[in-house]
Amino acid sequence: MAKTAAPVYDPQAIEPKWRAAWKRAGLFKVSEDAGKPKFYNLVMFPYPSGPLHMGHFRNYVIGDAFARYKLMRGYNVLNPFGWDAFGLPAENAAIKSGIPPRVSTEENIRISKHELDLMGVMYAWDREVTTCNPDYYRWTQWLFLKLLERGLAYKKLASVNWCPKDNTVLANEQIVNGVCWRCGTKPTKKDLDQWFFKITAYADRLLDDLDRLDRWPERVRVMQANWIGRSHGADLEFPLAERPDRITAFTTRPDTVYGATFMVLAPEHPLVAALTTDKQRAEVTAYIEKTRMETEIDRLSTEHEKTGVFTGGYAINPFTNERVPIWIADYVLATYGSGAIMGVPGNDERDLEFAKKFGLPVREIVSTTPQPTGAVTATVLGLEQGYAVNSGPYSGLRSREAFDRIITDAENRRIGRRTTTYRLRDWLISRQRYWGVPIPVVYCPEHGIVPVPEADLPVLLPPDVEFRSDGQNPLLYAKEFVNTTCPRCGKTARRETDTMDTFVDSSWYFLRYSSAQDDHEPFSTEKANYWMPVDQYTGGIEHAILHLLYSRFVTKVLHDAGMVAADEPFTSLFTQGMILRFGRVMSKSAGNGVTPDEMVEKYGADTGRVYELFIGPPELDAEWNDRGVDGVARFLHRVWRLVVGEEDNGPSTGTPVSSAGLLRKLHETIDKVSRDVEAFHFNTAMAALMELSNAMQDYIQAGGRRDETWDGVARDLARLLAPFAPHLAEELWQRMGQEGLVAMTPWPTVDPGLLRRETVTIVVQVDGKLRDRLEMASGISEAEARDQALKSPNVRRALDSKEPARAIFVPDRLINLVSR
RNA sequence: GCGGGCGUAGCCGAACUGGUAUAGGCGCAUGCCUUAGGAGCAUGUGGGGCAACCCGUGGAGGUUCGAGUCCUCUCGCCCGCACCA
Repeated sequence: MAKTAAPVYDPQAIEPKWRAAWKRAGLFKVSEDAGKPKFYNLVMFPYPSGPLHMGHFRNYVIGDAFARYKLMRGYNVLNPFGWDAFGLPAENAAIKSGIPPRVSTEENIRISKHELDLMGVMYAWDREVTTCNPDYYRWTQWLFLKLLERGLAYKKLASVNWCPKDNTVLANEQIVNGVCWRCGTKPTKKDLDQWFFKITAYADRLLDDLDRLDRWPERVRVMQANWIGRSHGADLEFPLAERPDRITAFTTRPDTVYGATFMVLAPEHPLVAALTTDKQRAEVTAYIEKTRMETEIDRLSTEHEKTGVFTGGYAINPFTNERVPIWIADYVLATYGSGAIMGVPGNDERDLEFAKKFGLPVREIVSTTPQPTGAVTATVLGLEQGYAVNSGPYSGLRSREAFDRIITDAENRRIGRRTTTYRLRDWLISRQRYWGVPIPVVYCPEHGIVPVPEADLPVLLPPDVEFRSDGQNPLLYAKEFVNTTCPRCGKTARRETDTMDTFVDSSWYFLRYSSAQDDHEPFSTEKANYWMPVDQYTGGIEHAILHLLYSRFVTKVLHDAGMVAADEPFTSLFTQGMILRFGRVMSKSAGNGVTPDEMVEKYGADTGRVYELFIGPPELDAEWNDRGVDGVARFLHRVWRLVVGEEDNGPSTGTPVSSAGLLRKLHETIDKVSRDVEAFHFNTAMAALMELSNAMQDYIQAGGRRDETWDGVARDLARLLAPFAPHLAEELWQRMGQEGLVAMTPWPTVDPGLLRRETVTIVVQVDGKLRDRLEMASGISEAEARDQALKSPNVRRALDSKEPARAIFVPDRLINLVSR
């Protein structure tokens, strides 16, 4: 049989053409349009670190596919991109190579942009945002001034985490597993005068509003809730036995105060020096010295055995009036609560361990019954579990009741109050580095800290600075930069040389996209209110706390300032898993990356895209498999041959498919793919498309012709493929003689009438066990189904001539005959 | 330790509210076509059994006509937090 010389699928030949066509058509060029539902689709913008690999692309492919899908569904889709372009790697590279950060950053952006384009990932590039450009960071400085104005930015001397490798301080959130999130170095402590954002002022709202984020992954919400770590309890005051001072101890269990047989202060507590007796002084001083040398990790390790020293001082337990010894120990943190605790070994594991080690008295003050059991167990009883015992007038009360009454009594006696504490600390934003946003303040000998007036922004980062190999901030030596005048009095003043944490840059970029080219304001409230909140945000789980918490905070601040109506930035969050290869995360340093250039050269961009969607559930890590890529390439080649290929595909051996059956398969596929994409189940959506193409192949091979039905199915297949394999879809669309871009045609709709079947397979069970499958008319009644089922030899054998006592009937699915 | 999640073919993984377990892909086997093929196409592919059937979703119980799905216990793995009073 003569075969038509049909063209072969040649991705490299067709792909560039369609990218140019999308650009000409302005695929994602949008403006505010009240006539259409808006959809703000966002992927986390990257730090431009150079060439991308297919591991990075999982995020972009998902985002691009989703944006294209929403576009076809008729939404006004905002789909922007940008660069989180300030940061240490560029500066460290400058120290090594002498290439200025701006130069290497711009080069990296150029490369990354080319690769995104190569993969057919399209954005509203007219809204591109680059955080290291003055037209962006000017507004980051504006944001700083806004926080300053609202009393949410302040400077204080603090013992901060210092990364000796990166030569800068770290926020609490930026210490991951006890080491620097960036370089893995153990941080040390330093006392420095630093800028903070008062995120703790928003702790309650950041915690409570998590409940509204019902389209966020549960684990991210849990992580944020734990991070904020709100505890309800009381501050109780313990007067010192020998001095007029008092020690405030925060406790979540004021109901156990009758068991407070000692007190423990953090070694850094201000009263330690005063209450240490001469006899104990040497020992106490030595202990303080020792803890000072310890790193945070050593100190916080659970394995760490309890240590501590008696100060020689005593306090009075205000409820028992007993003298209780005051110790210092490193398990009490100066930075949490009041830096002092009441030691209740009777209902606290840590205190019990401490008491055992140092022979301090242990008293039973919580029991499972209203009466003491006479024994102290290591089990801690929760507030809702026990009764207060051996607790004076409170004995016999439920713990919760005792909790409330003791607080009330403490308040009346003015020795305590109900309090809430948080694990969350204020956000330390100062960085002693060059490649970041200069903090826009000036130090005047007369006026102290003076903010740079808004009109004078941006405070420009000087381009020509000397990068020193000792890692010192080059701004310290940039005389032109440092030496300035006071905006208030005009006298000689010194400019702040710290720059901002790059997480400040990324805490508001999603607002800037709404007004990326605006040079009068950071963003237009009107435009931001049209687009915000982000409807779908997609990115890596590594930002579960840092970036997402900061962004929520900044959004709430700007909401309070009346600048944006949204008070949560991201309605729906999706965190995709990482791509592994040879068992390790794909990365430049591991040398296991597959580059987009390799992919495009060998298979074409569409194969790479579909493979990344098909590789597995997008929220889970997935192992890259070169054979799997081959399988996807086969699928796309098959689609090509079906639509563009020769009439005759071989002998009629396939499973027969009727044209009604083919149409039904099409509509089942439309239904499945639509629902899967909405739910981010891209892997099963790809599987459904493969099934459709398999059915189409069966149809042709069983003698089906390329008739009108076929053409309709092929057209819809092109539309269904358009978000995922966009180049191939366009080429097929054009070759089928269709006008315009398939990317801009409507998504196919399901015709429920075509989903209906004439007959259905009814599963016949006897006593719950599968005995037969019978084709029956759809919508068959229970009685008829039962009659037919009873005719089945398999069923009769299983029933063993018994009459079924009853039947369970699930229409169009199953009949279960129960013989008992 | 606390919190979140997960255990399904040789491998990656499907299975909406309990209702045909294993869709789709990889791999493998056989065949077709090829000078050739890490190409293409077709068929098959959980285990046992000649068969009727039996067994099978980490393990053990339970609820139910019916459990991968719900409940209890248990084992293993991953992630987060980790002396936060």
